[in-house]
Amino acid sequence: HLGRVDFAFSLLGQHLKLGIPLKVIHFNILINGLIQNDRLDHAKVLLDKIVKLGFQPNIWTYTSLINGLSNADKLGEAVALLKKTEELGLRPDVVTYNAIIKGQCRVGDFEGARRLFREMQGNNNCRPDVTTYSTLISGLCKVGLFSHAHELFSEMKGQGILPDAIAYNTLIRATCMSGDWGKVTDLVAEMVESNIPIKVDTYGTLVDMYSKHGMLDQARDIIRFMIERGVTPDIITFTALLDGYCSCGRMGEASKLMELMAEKGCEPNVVSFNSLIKGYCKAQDPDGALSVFQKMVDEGPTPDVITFNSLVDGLCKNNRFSVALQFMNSMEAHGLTPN
RNA sequence: AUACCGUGUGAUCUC
Repeated sequence: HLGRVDFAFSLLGQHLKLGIPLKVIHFNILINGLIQNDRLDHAKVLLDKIVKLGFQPNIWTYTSLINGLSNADKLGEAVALLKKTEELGLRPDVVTYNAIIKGQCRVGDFEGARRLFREMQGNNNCRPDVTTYSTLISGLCKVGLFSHAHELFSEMKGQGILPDAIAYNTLIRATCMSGDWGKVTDLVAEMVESNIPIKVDTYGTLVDMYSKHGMLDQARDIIRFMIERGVTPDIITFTALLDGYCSCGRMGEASKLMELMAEKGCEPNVVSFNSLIKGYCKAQDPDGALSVFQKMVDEGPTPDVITFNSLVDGLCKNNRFSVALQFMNSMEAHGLTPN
């Protein structure tokens, strides 16, 4: 998780040298670490090696790999590996299927997702669970199929599966995107009735959705409300509102919010600063955007590709083409490549 | 017996 996979490998080597017995879960952790660090090919090689060493990979091992393939949009390979686990006599479980379904939804393969979903329904070993439904609902929401999302949510409840906070958050987002604010209120009430505590991620969803609809007073009120209720807004929640102000070029309110964040001990991150750059450009104050950039270089957070994209885009929209080009050309000096 | 490894939700660019 710290990106120190090589160190993890050397620890494993020391265990081997000392004759400490290793189990498959130790390899599972390594394989998963490689995948989290975008080294899918190394993970595949490691799997082959551990088989040759005489270890028996279990379904967790394969599910890690399948998840990595799925996240890399290699869904054909992921499904092939799923079939292979069955041939090996392993039982893919609900986690295995959910990992693939998420990828299929992301690339828009709802046919494939539906096929696996049906397969799960016919298999006692891996019935769809609340995660399966949330994955599908989120996928449908991302392509704007809100009514399908609602239907699936009802279907889930009909199956006797109790929605958890994440399932509600997912559906709340879908409901906000269709602009049905009354229904949003109902869903939050339903969470309360079901004894599901409303936490920072639910509030954050509401703040973001109100902000994206230009309902900035409502978004601000949600933040006030959560503070009253003793829930501390996090950087994601604050930045959602900040971006609302920036998207409208309301930089006075954006600055006030930055002050409130400082007061609450919430450090703005690169996302917050990128949003400010966009905002100053939107407010036709490219010099303001340049000062934000300069502050990032001097004091952090370190600019990323999106910082430059926002700045270049914003400068162009203010007819500052040659400065925009200079910034684009300076990316390499900051260790970045234009995308 | 318990605990440790794999899946789902919220923020920034490309109008």
